[in-house]
Amino acid sequence: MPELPEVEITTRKLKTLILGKRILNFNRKILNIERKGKAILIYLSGGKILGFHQRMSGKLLVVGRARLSDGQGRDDKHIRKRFKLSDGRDLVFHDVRKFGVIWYGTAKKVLKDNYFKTLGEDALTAGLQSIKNILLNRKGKIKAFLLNQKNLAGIGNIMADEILWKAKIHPEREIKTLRYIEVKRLWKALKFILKKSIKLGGSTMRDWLHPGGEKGGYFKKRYVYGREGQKCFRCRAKISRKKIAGRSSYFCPRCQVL
DNA sequence: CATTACCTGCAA
DNA sequence: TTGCAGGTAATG
Repeated sequence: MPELPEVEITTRKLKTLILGKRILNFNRKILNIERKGKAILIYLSGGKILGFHQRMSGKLLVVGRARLSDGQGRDDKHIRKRFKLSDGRDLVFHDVRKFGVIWYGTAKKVLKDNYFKTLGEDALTAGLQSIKNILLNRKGKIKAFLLNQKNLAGIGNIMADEILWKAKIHPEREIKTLRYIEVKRLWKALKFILKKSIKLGGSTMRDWLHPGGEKGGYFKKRYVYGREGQKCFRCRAKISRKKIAGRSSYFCPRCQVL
């Protein structure tokens, strides 16, 4: 589920909660935590990395020992892994759909996973010039481009639709037909939407929570995703929904130019 | 390129 | 019962 803003929030919150603590399972100290695309890397003493990708339904929670158990000492059935921390709390990976990924090993080994090796430039920090370069000579639809982590890292289905609505570009627009002014709008929209979502604590559509259990506030403020049949906030036309690049896509058929 | 598979829960 | 869900890798 989580996209760049949710993974960024998770990383920031984890830093305040567990940085400097030890993970008793490995008897290693937590030295640093960072986001790479939609993955979270926890750097441990001894050159090891504990990494997570939450995929569709995963969340990382910092809880007391007893929380998320059923009272008989058994874990909630959706807890994939529980790491004991030196402060008496647990770092828990909760993942209903089981698509999530956990890595553990030397930094060298973990980072040579294909996900990291092929990851594109981070969407949050990419400049206009690099977005122009990455788009250059690419073919296909813009939405598929945004969803492919090898182009820009971090954008997912909700952010892609929100960004394209903000930039007034139709999700099925062919990349090669984009004009400079539109690429610039895309870049500005990308920064705006991602930053706005981070500021609001990310999107909680159903599963995802901050490590402390709080919900994200962006989903309630979204512009277009999941608003099929409702009025476009810019032009009042009815929002359409269509399967594009294999995903449900929401857009305004009037003000997003094809 | 587009479609399928992975897996579980929930709403229509 | 069907369809759908913040993702990605594996297939045609």
